[in-house]
Amino acid sequence: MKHRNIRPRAALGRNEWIQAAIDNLAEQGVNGMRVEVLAKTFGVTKGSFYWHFRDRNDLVEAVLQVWRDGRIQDIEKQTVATPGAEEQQLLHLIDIYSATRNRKGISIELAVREWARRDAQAAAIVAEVDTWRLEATRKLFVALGCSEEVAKSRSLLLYAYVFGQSLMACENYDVRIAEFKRWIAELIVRQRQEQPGTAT
Amino acid sequence: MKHRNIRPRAALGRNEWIQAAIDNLAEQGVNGMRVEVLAKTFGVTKGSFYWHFRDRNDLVEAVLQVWRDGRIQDIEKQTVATPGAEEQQLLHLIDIYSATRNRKGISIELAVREWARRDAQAAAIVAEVDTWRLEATRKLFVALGCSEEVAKSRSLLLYAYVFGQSLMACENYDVRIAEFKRWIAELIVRQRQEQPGTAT
DNA sequence: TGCATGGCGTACGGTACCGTATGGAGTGCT
DNA sequence: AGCACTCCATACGGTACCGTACGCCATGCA
Repeated sequence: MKHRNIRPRAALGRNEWIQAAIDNLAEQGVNGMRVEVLAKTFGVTKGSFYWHFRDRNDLVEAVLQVWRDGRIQDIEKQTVATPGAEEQQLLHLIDIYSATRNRKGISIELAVREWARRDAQAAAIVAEVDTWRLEATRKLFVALGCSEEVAKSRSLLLYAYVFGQSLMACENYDVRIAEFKRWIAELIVRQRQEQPGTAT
Repeated sequence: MKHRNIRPRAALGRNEWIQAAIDNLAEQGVNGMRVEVLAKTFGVTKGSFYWHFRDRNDLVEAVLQVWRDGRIQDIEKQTVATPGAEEQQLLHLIDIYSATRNRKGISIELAVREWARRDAQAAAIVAEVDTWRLEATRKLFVALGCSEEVAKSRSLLLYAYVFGQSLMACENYDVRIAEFKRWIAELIVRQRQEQPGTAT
């Protein structure tokens, strides 16, 4: 188990460490991003880590940047306005964030948010991403004819719902759960004319 | 700092340790429930802890039981059916779980759920509590005239929304945020006649 | 062939935590 | 006074982790 490792010394740079950190973040939470733990997944020691990173916080910052950039790219891809298809886009968006699919993405999302509750760095990044997301769906709702207020409200509801849904263990609630979720998605997306302030 | 402590040896039993553990859980997450950390908050050493608890898991189990029992009691208090006032009860329920009030309760809620994603013990308790919650609101929706399916769907939406909302940093999204949240609450609670399956 | 540098291992000191063993001070009971 | 019991302190060994110091070896380049 000395030198001449199984791994052919293949390209171990910052990016590989960052990706492994994100994976461990998803699986084990914030304290899965431990230096020696990550090193073990590569079969190296932390001597390598401290070659590529100044310290642990250096990695942590890189992870947040990479996550943010990836999120923003995804948001743009998923919400480009296709006139006439906005409703389908919104429904598709809800489906993407659905707990039953995209498990890893959801895991990362929750882990980052959990992290953000006690770390200002992470909180700032999450706020940034949330702003992009809400803004993107707001535009779609407006394209569907919603007022600004309704569009913002529905955007909030949409994201709060998808994130909250992934927090709940509702698989055993009812066998028709998939049907219910479709109905909920319709409720969130479908257009109505009420405006904030008219209801008391 | 030896004996003759400032604390007059006042009643330090299991309950005090459990309560402190819940407080730390809310503030610092799962790994705030450390034996030596908790001991420091009481100004004692862990010698005391291991007098009252077999080991750390003994505390952990107690915390989960206490949390579950408290939740179930709250659910029953908050959802006793008052014929004619179901809508107000549901709106009030959403308000209770709103992020702007009840910060500590929300913190505990999120910390336990975060914990449950990687711990089977916690997951079982959360599932139990979720079942109680969903069942309680389902009854209220049914009392409002909803079908079983709609009642279950709206219950899911309600809780997913309130939990998800507390995950998001949307205070700076719009100054009218409180107004938006009221509108969302109305949308979730107000009755309509669609049923799952009728929308495609 | 020499040697500079990249990439990593080894070893160390330090912190934070779990759990155990043991002792000691106080209190009540007899 | 003697004893048992409660509650806590002290001290220890063990693990996991951070960060640093330093050394080894392979490769590329002169």
